[in-house]
Amino acid sequence: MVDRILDAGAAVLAADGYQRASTNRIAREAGVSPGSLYRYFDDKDAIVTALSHRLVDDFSAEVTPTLRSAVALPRDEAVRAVLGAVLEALERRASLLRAIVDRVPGDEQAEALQDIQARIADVTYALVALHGGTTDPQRIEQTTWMIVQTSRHLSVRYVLDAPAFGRDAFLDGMERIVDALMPEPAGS
Amino acid sequence: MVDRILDAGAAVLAADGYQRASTNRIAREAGVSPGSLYRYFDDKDAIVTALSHRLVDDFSAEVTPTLRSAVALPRDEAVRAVLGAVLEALERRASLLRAIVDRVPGDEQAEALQDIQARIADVTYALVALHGGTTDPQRIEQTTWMIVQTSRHLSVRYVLDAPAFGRDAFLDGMERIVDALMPEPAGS
Amino acid sequence: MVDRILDAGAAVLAADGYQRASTNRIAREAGVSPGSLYRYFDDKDAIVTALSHRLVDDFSAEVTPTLRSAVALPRDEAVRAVLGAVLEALERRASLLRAIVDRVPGDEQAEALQDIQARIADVTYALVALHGGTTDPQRIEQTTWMIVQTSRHLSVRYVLDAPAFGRDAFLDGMERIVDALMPEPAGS
Amino acid sequence: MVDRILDAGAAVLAADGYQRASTNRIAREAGVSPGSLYRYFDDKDAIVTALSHRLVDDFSAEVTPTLRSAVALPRDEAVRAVLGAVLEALERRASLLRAIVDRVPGDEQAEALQDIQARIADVTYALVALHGGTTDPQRIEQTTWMIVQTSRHLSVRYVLDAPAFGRDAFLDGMERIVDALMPEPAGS
DNA sequence: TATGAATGAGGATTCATTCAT
DNA sequence: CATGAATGAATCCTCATTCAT
Repeated sequence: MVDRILDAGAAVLAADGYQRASTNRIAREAGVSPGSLYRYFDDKDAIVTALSHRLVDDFSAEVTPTLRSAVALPRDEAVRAVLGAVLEALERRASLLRAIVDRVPGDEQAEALQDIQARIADVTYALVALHGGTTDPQRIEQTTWMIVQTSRHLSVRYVLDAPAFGRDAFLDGMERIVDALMPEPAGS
Repeated sequence: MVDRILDAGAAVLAADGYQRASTNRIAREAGVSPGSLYRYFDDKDAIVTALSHRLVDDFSAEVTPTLRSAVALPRDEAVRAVLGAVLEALERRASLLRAIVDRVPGDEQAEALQDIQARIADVTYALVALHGGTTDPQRIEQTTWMIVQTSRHLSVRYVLDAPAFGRDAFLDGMERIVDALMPEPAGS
Repeated sequence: MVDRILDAGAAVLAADGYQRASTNRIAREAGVSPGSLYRYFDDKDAIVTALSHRLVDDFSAEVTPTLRSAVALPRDEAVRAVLGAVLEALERRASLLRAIVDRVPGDEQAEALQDIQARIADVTYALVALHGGTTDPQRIEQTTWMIVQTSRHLSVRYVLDAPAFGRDAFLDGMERIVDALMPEPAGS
Repeated sequence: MVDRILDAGAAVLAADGYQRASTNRIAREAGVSPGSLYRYFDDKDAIVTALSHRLVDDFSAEVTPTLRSAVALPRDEAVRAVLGAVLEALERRASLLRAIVDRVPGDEQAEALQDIQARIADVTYALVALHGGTTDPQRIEQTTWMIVQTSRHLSVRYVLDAPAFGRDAFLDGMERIVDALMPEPAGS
């Protein structure tokens, strides 16, 4: 039932945008009464938040195995494997992704995604600490920030804007950026 | 008067977000009657659009001289000069920037900024063609896209999120990314 | 509920006229929330249209039996019976009639009553063809038009303006007009 | 200047209807500032009223000569001459007539036309007293009312609805109605 | 628990009218 | 006198939310 509502929410959000997406329309689309919506969600915003969480959660579920297995790979392959998996997972969710990223104001997105953002940053921090060729915490912090920001933004925009060049070219570019920010230490 | 309304619009947008920013509230904040709003703007959206244009226009005005004089500098200095100027100009407009970037849904921003986006892309394309070490149009296109996306997003987020590291460190990172995407040709 | 709204609509229309009759006022008068109005009517205009239809529909319901039984009567009695019934039915609805006829601009009335107008004209056309002493379609058309216009206007004005002479005198006059327009054929 | 405003008022009324005809639009159409409107008219309604009066006044001016000369004619010719002149005068003002009759609620029209109505009724009363074959005041009153209502309504509708039959046929019908209501006395 | 009719505060927008220039 | 920018009350309508059934 929650899922039915969220599916409807995603559809309506994608179609009408955040402000024109009415709870009544979502309810109708879900084949549920408006009253029932409020048994499962406190708020209209709660639906959007839940939607974001669902996006993030099953995105994570899909990407995690690759992430785990990537640590065993040589660095270059690892980067490429992770970025490729991320891109694929995003593409599979393009419509929901657009509904949230393009239709919801940035600060509401940020609020809804706060915890996942933190988790991603943590993992990245660890990777940078491991591979980034520095032990200065401030330096690691900065590199983490830049990598997270860049890769998230570029991946999302690549999927949503579908620019006129292939995925390999895009991955090349991404890889180059990561390399530049996190220079492979001599003995790696 | 237009300015008074826009100032109020920025303030209310920053405080309440796009959807909760009512035209009546903007009018009150501006010390103007609700009717007067509509002498100067067709629409609530027109206010946001105008706000975006104002941001872009005087941002451009501030940055353009540096941009012009940068062509005479050696490449590294040029990149740094431009990025530095951009950052400063953005910082001076942090509050309006936040009102628009964090409070207005992405697709409405995009709509409002369509023309300026194109202009920025054009200039960058020219620079990449000149300095990017390639003549393949597809390659230039791609590099342009990645540089525009990355630098815009990172600059804006750096200003708005004020992460805990200095501007020099940030500029270093940016420079590294640009270098990685647009490798300095041998004889440059 | 629909009826409660329509009753209130009639009252407010009668009191304030078409343009000053606000939907909020109608709602308040009906003891209903403004939002509920829009569950039952698309539009402010839809209320007026529905009001017109209600008037016409139960006016028809009241008059139809007399109309049906009138065909069996000798012509003079038939005309009188019909006109008398119409007058009575109109009088019983004087206040709603006034709300619509005197308070709504003519073209909006016409729009709302388009279909009933056509039906009345059809019936009258048939009667004229039967009793009017001519088979020339153009002639029948003309006679129909004049009878419909005259009898409708006079009946309505008689009820609404209540001129200082009795119903019998009025019916005499009406009968004379009908006779003049639709001369009793010799063998009738 | 008053005329310019009234012309504009007529145009806007005809085009947009009573409620959507804004004073600002009338002013613009008249090439006059909104403020100036209020130097010449107290009110939006005052414009409509003045418009009605102007219609009536120059309609009267046009019809009066025929009316005066008609008394010398034999009765049948007189009736036809008057009705013909009225019809022509109405036709020449069809657009303003429509603007007022179809666009302004009935009771506001009545209010605006109160005095002219009275004058027409007076003249008709005199004619009926002279030619109507009765001296009973009540009878004369009634006949006057019916003739005024019928001829006014039919003439106006004939002009505005332009039904598919010629003016001669229409005048025949009207004449028959007048005859029926005001039977030619034996010695006339 | 589900329903969906009802709510009513709030929103964007209009426009008759005024008044300082 | 004319202007027209400014006004602000009022309008129609929406929609997140509630609650009796």
